[in-house]
Amino acid sequence: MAKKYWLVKSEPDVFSIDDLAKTKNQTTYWDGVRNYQARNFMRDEMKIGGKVLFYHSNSDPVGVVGICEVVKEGYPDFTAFDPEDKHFDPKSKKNEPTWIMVDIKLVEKLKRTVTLSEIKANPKLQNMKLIQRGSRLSVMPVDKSEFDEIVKMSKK
DNA sequence: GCCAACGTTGGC
DNA sequence: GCCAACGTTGGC
Repeated sequence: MAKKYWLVKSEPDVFSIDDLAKTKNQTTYWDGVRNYQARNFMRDEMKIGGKVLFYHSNSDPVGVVGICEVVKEGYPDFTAFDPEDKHFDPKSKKNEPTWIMVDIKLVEKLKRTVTLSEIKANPKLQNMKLIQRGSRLSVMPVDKSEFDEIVKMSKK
């Protein structure tokens, strides 16, 4: 069954929520994911209309900064075919692409960042993959209750 | 910049 | 198939 709520990580030095806001149609392709688990989520389960928490990693502060929506379902990540691209992967063939991406569109920037430390401190959010030991997934499913809780926290 | 945790690679 | 070495992620 397709899941409806997600969290994606981005390093704001590379691509931030403000960069997304400035992008045409506030829509971007989510390229460069080179992890099979994350790839499988995008390929199999991220459906149009799915809601996505946009998370800033390697930043100050670290945390959830916005809400997006899936507007295009899994298709080949063409950056894997380009030898000049940072995410080039010679193993990925055009007729049999290894890597997949989706398009996401900005819905809203949160009024404030919901920080990682707040998430860790919230008893309702203890099951999030995000805070599980050593979790390095850059695309992960989130429960509706967790999604709603984070949005609620951003309004306080 | 450090380093723990993780995924991938490659020798055997 | 095992596992050491290596590269990457990402919080601090």
